[in-house]
Amino acid sequence: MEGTTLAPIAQCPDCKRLNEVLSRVGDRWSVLIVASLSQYGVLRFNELKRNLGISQRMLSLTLRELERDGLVSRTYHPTIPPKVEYALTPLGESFREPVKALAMWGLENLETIDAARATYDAAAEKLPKSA
Amino acid sequence: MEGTTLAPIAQCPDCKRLNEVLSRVGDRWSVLIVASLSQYGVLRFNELKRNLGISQRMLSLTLRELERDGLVSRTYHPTIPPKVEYALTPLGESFREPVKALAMWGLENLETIDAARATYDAAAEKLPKSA
DNA sequence: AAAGGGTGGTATATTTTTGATACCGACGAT
DNA sequence: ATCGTCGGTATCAAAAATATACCACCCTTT
Repeated sequence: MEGTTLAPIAQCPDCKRLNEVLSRVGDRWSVLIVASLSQYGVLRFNELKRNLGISQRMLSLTLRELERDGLVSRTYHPTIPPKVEYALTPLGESFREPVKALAMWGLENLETIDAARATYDAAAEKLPKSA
Repeated sequence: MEGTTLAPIAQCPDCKRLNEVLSRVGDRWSVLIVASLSQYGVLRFNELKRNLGISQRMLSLTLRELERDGLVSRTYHPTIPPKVEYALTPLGESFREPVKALAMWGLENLETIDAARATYDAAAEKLPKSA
C-alpha cells in the first residue's frame, strides 16, 4: 500500500539537503577518521585502525568512501612492507570546522546529557509496565 | 590471539570523547529531528513522521532517546485524538549551532563531493578487476 | 450501525549494515 | 621453516534499520 495519504517525504528542502549530507559523511567512523587525521596529519592504515579501534573492514570501507568523496587522499608506497598513507585533502580540512563544533558541543554537554539520562532512567524505574 | 601489539583502543582522549558524543546524538535521524524541530518549533509525532519520511518505529525510538538525553521535550495532551507534541529543550536548542555548522558545510560542499565522486567512479571504471 | 480514517504508538518479519574472523601474497626476522 | 607485519578482501554471524501489520480509541461518513 504505497498510495496512502503519506506526504512526499522531506517537505523542507533543508532537511532533504541535510539528509544528503549526513548520508555521505554523517556516520561515526567517517567523522572519527577525519578527526584523527585532523589531529595527526598523516596516518597509515594500521595506525588508524589501532587508534580508533575500528575493524579492518569498516576502516577499509570508510576510507574508500572518504577518498571517493574527496575528503581523504590515499598515497600508496610500493615499498616492501607496503605502506599506505592517508591524509586530509583541502576539502577534508574544511570539514574540520563543523566536526570541531560538534566535538566542542559534545565536550561541553556530555555531563548534562548523562545527568538527563540518569534522571530519565530513574523516573522510568518507577513505572514498570509489568511486575 | 588478543595479546598482539594492538593498542588499547582510542589513544587520543579527544577521539574517545568524540566517539561518546557521536554515539549519543551522531546518527542521522537524531540530527534530522533536531533540525526539523529547530525549524518548526513544535511538532507532533505524525508531523515529524511525514516531514522526515522516517518509519514510525525509528521515530519513536529516536524521539525517546532524544528525550532521554534531554534534547527534546515530550508533551502528552490527553485529548481525544491523543496529541503528543515534541519541542527542543534549551539543551536541544544549543545543539542547533553545531548542526547548523554541519548543514552549512554540506550545502557549500555537496557539489564538490559529487564531482569528486564522479571523478573517482570514472577512474574506477577504467580498472575493472575482471571482464 | 458498519466502515473507514486519524491519533500515537508496539510487535513482528525482512532487509541492510556492521563487526568478527580467517585468509591472501610478499617479505623480514627468529 | 615458521611466525609476524603490511594492507587489504572474502565470508559469515550479529546487530540495527526499515517495512508491515496491528492495537485501542474515538470521529466522521455512509
